[in-house]
Order: sequence, then structure tokens, then C-alpha cells
Amino acid sequence: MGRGRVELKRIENKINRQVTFSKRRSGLVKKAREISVLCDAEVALIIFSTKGKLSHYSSDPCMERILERYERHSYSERQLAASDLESNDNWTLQHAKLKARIEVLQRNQRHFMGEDMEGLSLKELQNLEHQLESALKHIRSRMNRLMNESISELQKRDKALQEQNNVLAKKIKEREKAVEQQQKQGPDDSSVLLTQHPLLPLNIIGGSRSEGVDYGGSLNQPRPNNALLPWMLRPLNE
Amino acid sequence: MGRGRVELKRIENKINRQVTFSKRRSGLVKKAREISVLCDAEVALIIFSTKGKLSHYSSDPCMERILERYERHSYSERQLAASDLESNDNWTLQHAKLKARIEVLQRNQRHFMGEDMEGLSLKELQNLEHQLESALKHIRSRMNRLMNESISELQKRDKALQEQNNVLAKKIKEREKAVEQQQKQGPDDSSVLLTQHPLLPLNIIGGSRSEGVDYGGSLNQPRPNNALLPWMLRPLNE
DNA sequence: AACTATTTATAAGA
DNA sequence: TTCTTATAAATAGTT
Repeated sequence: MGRGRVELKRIENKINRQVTFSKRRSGLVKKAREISVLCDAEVALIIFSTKGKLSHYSSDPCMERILERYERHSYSERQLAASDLESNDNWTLQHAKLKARIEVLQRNQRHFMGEDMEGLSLKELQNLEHQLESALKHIRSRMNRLMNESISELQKRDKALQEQNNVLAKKIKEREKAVEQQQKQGPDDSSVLLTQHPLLPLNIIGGSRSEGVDYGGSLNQPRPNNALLPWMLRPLNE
Repeated sequence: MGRGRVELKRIENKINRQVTFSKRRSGLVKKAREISVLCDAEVALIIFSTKGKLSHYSSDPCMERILERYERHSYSERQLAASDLESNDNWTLQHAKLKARIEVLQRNQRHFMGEDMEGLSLKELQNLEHQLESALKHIRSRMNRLMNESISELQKRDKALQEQNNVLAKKIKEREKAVEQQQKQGPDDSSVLLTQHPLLPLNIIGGSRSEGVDYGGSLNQPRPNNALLPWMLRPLNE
């Protein structure tokens, strides 16, 4: 279109090329807009001039939306997979490192549990033995401390309860005396109720104590330094 | 161009629209190609029909290259950063999981070493104690097996050396006799050398034994089932 | 950038 | 879809 045919090859005259580019670019954009409007199509057009100047047209307010759709539609697989693999490389390295660390830790753990010892030398076994002995010492010492605290606590409670017990017993004795005096003066129906009083304080104390009792055998282990009664521990344990 | 002007609005007739789309699409692609060739421009054209069918033209063998250039040129930051964050999310999740696992394993390890016990209940400490005791039992049993094997090996070696010793001692006695007989016939300078012979066999045995001796205290631990001499272990250990 | 002779694109019809 | 054809649009070369 124009005076004379145009060969489909790069226009060598720079000025000419520049002018033609400008004209054709606007024509292309116009046609892109037309097809999008007339035919209800989604069009994205990107043009870089030789000098790198960008022109673009998008039927959508957001060009990216169309480009994304394009990625998804055509070679999303290839391209996305490639970029995934690329970022996966880094990820894989980190992943491998962490997994290796986990392997080591798990192996150590098995050793600490006395398993998987085939690969260990005598020297290593000895070190492990010392390590475990030292650990046991620490653990037992901590257990003893906790248990001693339990005992102190319970002893305090025991003392308090005994005192309460004494007080209650005293009160009951006083009441008995009062009843005896009443009976001497003239007995009545209330005596049936009053004869049960002597048992009351014992029930109260026994009840409050049995709440925390647990004879579960988990503490029946050899404990050289101090042997303790299991039930002493429970109140602090819960 | 064509019979009658065309209003710039969506073509309502579906067939008509479809036909126009087809014609204009090829025209658009043709013009895109022309501008890219004539004017040495980089062009990317993406067209989705109403029905979602994709057509595209790219002046470059790789459309992505142009799209990437576009991204870079215009709003690369926003888009790239977003997609980076997205892929990082997945990575971060995996990473976090592995790190959590490592945390747990490290905590376990510290517990097995009798450290970091502040957070453990008495019950947990008891379990740990049993675990360690059981591990120690396994480890000691394995050590005993290894050591017994060592002992057998050494006893065999010991026996062989003693036999060799006896043989050597016999030979020397024979030589001494030979020398005595020579001296009776006529003594010479070689007697100085021959008087040292009686000590030789003992030095050989003592030397080979002392190589493996190690009185380092690493084995001076309580070992209830069988007490062994430390030096017995070394030869297999190295 | 405007003009214009021509080429090209394409709407409508088959 | 494709072909045809009349005609609208685009644009190369010129000013």
C-alpha cells in the first residue's frame, strides 16, 4: 500500500526505516485495538524499536493479565518447570544439607538408645558409655532434687494436716463432754446422731490424703542414693 | 477496507464476528511480521479469541525473551518480586519443617546427654533414666563381646609367641653348647657377643607387648559383669 | 507532518 | 474455511 511495492526485507536507509516504523507501528496498534473491539478478543502487542524504545498495546487494562494467561496457556509447563527447577536447585541444596543434619542427629539418637552400634569402635563405645553415665548422673541428681522438694512440700502439708487433725479431735472431745453432760441431765433423740462424731475427723484427713495417692510402679527402679515412697511424689507431679 | 465502512464496536453477529476475527487476525500477524522485518523491531503479539483460542506472533524465536524484556522494561520489580515470594513460600514451609525436626532432635540429644532438663517432668526424667540404663546395658554387652574377641585373639597370639620363644631359647642353648665346646677347644673374640644371647627372646616378647599397652584411665569404670585388663584391648583398637 | 498514488486489507457474498 | 471482489484503509514516497 503506497507508491510501489515494498520488498519484505530490512529497510537499509536509517531515516526511512525510522519513518516507516513510526507509521506502521501506529497502524499495527490501531488494528490491534480494532480486532479486540470488533471481535471481542484479548490482544497484547509489544513492540521494541531498533533503538530499544518500547510501545505496547493491551486490550486489557492490565497487560500482565494477558501475559500470564499466555504463560499458562502455551508453554507454561516448559517455562515454569524450568524456572522451578532453577529455584529448586538452590532449594535442593539447602534441603539436602538439612536432611544430612537430620541423618546425623538420628544416628546419634540411635546410639544414645544403644541401637545401631555395628559401626562403632571400642573407643567410640567407651566414649558413649561415659557420656551416658554422666547423663544418668545428671538426670538422677535432678530427679533427687525434684523429689526432695516434693518431700519437703508433703511434710509441710502433713504437719499442717496433723495440726488440723488435733484441733478437730479436741473439738470433738469437747462436744462429747457436752453431750455426756446433756445425757446426765436428760437424754433425747439427738444422741443417735452424736454417737457418730468420733469417726468424723479421721474420715476428713484420710479423704484429703487419698486424693493424691498413686501406687503405680513407675518408681520401682534402683535408686542408690535415696529410696523414696512413690506416693510422696504425686501431688507435685500433677 | 471492504465494502462499506465498519463501526468500531463489537460485531454482534456471532458468525460474522468469528469470520472477521479470523481475517483480521491473519492481517495483524502479517503486519506485525512486516514491521519487525522492515524496521528491525522486536514484536510480540498475543491474541486470544472470544472462545479462548490462542494465536501469537513473535519476531524472536523465543517469545519469552521479548516478554521478559518487557517485564524488565516496565514493571519488572512488582511482578518478579511477587512471583519470587510465591515460590519462596513453598520453600520456606519445607525449610521450616526440617528446621523444626532438627530442633526436636537436638533437644532429644541434649536430654540424652543429661542437659537442658529444666522443662522435663519427673515422669519424663524417669523414662529418660530407663532409656539410658537400657542403652548402657546394650553398649556394655557389645563392648564385652568385642573385648572377649580381643582376648581370644591375644591369647592365640600369646601362645604362638611363647612357642616361638621356646624354639628360640632352645636354639640359643644349642649355640651356647656349641660355643662351650669351641671354648674348650680354643676361645676367641666372639664370646663377647654370645654372652648377650640369653636375654634376647625376652626382649622380643616384651617389646611386642608394650606396643599395645595403654594405662589411660578410660576403662576404669564400673563394669559389673566382667573386669578386663585395659592393655588387652589396644591391639584390636588400632 | 501532510499529501497522494498505490498497495493492501478486508467486508460481504458465494 | 476459502475464494472473489468491491471498496475502505494503510502507507511509501514525496513535499
